Amino acid sequence: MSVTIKDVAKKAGVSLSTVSLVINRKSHIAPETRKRVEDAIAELNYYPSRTARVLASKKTSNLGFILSDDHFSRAEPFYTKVFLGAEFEARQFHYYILLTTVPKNFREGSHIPRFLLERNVDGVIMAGHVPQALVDYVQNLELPIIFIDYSPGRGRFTSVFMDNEGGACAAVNHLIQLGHKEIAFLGGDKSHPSMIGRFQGYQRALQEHNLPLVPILVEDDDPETTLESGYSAAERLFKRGVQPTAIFACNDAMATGCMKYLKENNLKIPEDISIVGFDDIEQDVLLDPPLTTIRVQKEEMGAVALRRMVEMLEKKSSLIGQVLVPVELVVRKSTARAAGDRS
Amino acid sequence: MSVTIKDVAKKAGVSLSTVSLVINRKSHIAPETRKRVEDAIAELNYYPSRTARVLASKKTSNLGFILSDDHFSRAEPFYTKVFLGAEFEARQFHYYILLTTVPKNFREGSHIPRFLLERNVDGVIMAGHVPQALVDYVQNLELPIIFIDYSPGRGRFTSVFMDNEGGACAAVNHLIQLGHKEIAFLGGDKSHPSMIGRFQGYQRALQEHNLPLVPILVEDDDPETTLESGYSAAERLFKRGVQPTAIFACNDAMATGCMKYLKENNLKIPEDISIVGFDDIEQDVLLDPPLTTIRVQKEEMGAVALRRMVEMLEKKSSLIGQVLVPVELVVRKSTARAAGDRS
DNA sequence: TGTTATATTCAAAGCGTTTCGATTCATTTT
DNA sequence: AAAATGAATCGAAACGCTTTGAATATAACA
Repeated sequence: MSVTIKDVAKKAGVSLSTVSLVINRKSHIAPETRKRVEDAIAELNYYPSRTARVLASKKTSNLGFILSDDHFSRAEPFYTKVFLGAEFEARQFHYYILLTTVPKNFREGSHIPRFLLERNVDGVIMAGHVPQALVDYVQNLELPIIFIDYSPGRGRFTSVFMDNEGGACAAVNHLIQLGHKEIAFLGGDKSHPSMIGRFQGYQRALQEHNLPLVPILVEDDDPETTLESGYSAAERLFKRGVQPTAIFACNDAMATGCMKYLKENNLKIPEDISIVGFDDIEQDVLLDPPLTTIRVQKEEMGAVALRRMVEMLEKKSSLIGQVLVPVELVVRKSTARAAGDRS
Repeated sequence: MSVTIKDVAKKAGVSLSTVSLVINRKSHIAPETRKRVEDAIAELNYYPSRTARVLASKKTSNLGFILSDDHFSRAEPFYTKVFLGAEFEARQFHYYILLTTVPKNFREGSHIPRFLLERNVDGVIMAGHVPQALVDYVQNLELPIIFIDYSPGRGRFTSVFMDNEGGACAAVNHLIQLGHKEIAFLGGDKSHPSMIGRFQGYQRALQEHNLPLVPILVEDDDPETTLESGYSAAERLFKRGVQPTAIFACNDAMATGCMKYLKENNLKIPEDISIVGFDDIEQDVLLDPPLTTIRVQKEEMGAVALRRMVEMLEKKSSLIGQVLVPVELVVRKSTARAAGDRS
């Protein structure tokens, strides 16, 4: 078997508890004793067994990470990245992350993540839309919770969001600075908080530059925000006979669909029309031209959530509320100075 | 506190050990007793504490998953998918996966994954190229190991690979069936086992159809297999004055670069020339035309590795050797019947 | 009928830590 | 000088389970 605290104690000529006290830096230990113990530890190459520790201390140093399964199984790498961000950060703090998904039709009594049943986590991070029943269940367990990109209706929680409004505002500001004045908004899924935030950012940017919000330039009736809906939204927009010199699309998928429409209708990007998206998905650089967009730091969102969780756990400071992860404008080739602008 | 085995024992009017025996389906328990215990468990909503179990049974039911960090931090989602495949599969078997990365300059004495130090895993899965020193270290711990997409030089191990040769062969067969006879091979990084396998598949397909291997149609001198190297490889190929009607690129990145070159040189895909890649990366469908390719089931590779590991752990059957995860031809728009073929 | 095998249950000894209260001894304080 | 304080260490009791060997009861066998 591997070496235990007992061996260390024997070698150092002290009791078990003294070794434990040294390891955990508690109470007063004579410097000389501490040294003896530390030497013994080094010599024996001792490392405390996590399991025994957990059992005795009632802290697991594990964190649960829960996703609704439809967020995960689909090819969408957003939450995957968020998870990985949290996972990496967890290592800094000596936590492990246990990942699981729950079906979106979760009902109490079924499907309860095993790490909850086994009392194997100190807290839970939930990303994306998760079933309310699950939230309630975890709350009953009195485990701290952090949400990412979601916040349940009732209750006071800490949530980590990306700065949708700020990002949208930055995107539109970028266009304005390039001399654009007729800037269309291409959106969809108006019920989604992120989309709402992005539209607000669009509005704010216009407002800050005293540009009017022209309703006819806003096209956001589609319930989806996919490549296809981007194409058809662009179609509806231009069929109205408007002539924007720039478009802000509420995400890169829609931007891509929109670009397709523009090309098919012989509008040159960015010469005739500039376009900027939101998300910075990997395909963006492969587009022709590469898409200017707003980069969302997905990994950072996970990392931030993790740090908050550790804070709650260790410092017991449970400052509740939202935290916004900043986003960043990435300028590529799909935006250019407005035609006829001579500023 | 939550309910323990003690409570169950009391409620069922039996001893601790009896309850434990019922839970673990060991030895003979009178059906009537078993029922009483099971009822008590259900009534109290009891679930055994994992930690206590681990401590007592010396099985952690955790598995380590190790990646070299350069495989992970880069935007390449290959290993991410493999990991997720393993993670999902692990749940079926009631294992947890603990993920970690090691620096590629790993040396014993530093950076040892915590789950190894803490004796917190029953086995280790390693994906991609991992440092030999680490492999040695894990072996010393007498932990079972499974490799994914890698196999260390010395020692006998179980490794999970994708069927590179079979996939390449299928790709080229597809071209041959479309009537192509002059099929170029675009490769790179000849030291990589995967690339070697793919070239062998190319050869095999030609051979099986009695087509000659024309050296001048093989371009694989680049040490990389990137989009850029695909472009330059195509350039070198065509500068030789050859006229292939189809190209098999050893991965999608190179295929993409190659397509760029073809378009710039006014070769229509697939009318003038067909092209097929390997990997099925997500961008493929966005290409113009969408790329015919070989789909690698990354998640399945992780799942297979996991199942093998569980087998080793639970059935003690340690059949050693390679296992090939099959790949699959995905026909899209970049391949078409050869011009002038009338079969 | 006595013996042996088998089925069922249990008590107790771990597993490797943490933690709490107790003990000892050296200082201070009054 | 007695009492109180504080530092350093330790013993023992958890933590919640598994596992083993023994005990008891029952059935099968010769």
